[in-house]
Amino acid sequence: MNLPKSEEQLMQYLWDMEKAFMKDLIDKYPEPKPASTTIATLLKRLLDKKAIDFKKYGSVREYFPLISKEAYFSNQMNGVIKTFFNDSVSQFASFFTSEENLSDEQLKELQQIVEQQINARKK
Amino acid sequence: MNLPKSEEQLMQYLWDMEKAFMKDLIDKYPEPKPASTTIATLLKRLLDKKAIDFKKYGSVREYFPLISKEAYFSNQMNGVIKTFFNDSVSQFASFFTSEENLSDEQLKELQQIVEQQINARKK
DNA sequence: AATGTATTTCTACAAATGTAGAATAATAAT
DNA sequence: ATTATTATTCTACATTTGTAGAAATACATT
Repeated sequence: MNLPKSEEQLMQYLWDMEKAFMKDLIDKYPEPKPASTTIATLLKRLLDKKAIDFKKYGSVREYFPLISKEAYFSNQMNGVIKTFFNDSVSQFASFFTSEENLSDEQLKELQQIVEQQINARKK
Repeated sequence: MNLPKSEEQLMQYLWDMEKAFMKDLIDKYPEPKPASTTIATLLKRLLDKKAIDFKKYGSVREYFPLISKEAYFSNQMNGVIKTFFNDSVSQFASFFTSEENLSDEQLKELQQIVEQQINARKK
């Protein structure tokens, strides 16, 4: 699943909120907000693509994601890594840490994160 | 600079080769190759966008990237991180290490990479 | 009941993208 | 020279994407 920017943006809001009525989504958009029909169109398209679904409360729809942010994101990353890094995660990691302008603190954080991961698996 | 998939793919080949004649690019594409005019169109569009340029050898053009893979990629990643991780690199790193199905070896590699980075900076 | 507000579906349309044929120019091979 | 091959430009066209107005519904309020 590869969504266009505008739909991805909407999904992002939905992932953050877990579920939402259109109203909530409109609220999320920063000024200048797109026309409500624009958002409606995006919702429609996402429904068609089965990226989201809704539950009806009376006649009101509460939308929710059908694909998880995790799955979607992971998929995106794999694409990037495949395209840019010859399918090598470590090549990516190397590039990332050296080029992405991480601050010293961020690097340290990353170090801890990695360590935690390693420990978490050892058990 | 945000290129559509097809152009990104072409750039990818060009980055790998550093510079290339159309012929070389066509070679790079896996079967079934797109029509040569399709590739020509992409080259044209990339020229228009000033993503690439060429040097003429007689009447033959040798194309080369004007934007580096590093810059382009870094830009992409920042977008992803902004959209998906609230602009937090460490949030991204955390997610990445835990969700991206890294093997134990890859995690260890990553650990080393991070360490190297940290040491490299301590200078 | 009448009106304002929110939601949804339809329709529309420009711009971007993916893909490639036709025509042409240039080069290489016979 | 003639022909086959390669590269380039133009033109074309179906899809996809970004955006939103018009119309129809449903619901909330006065």
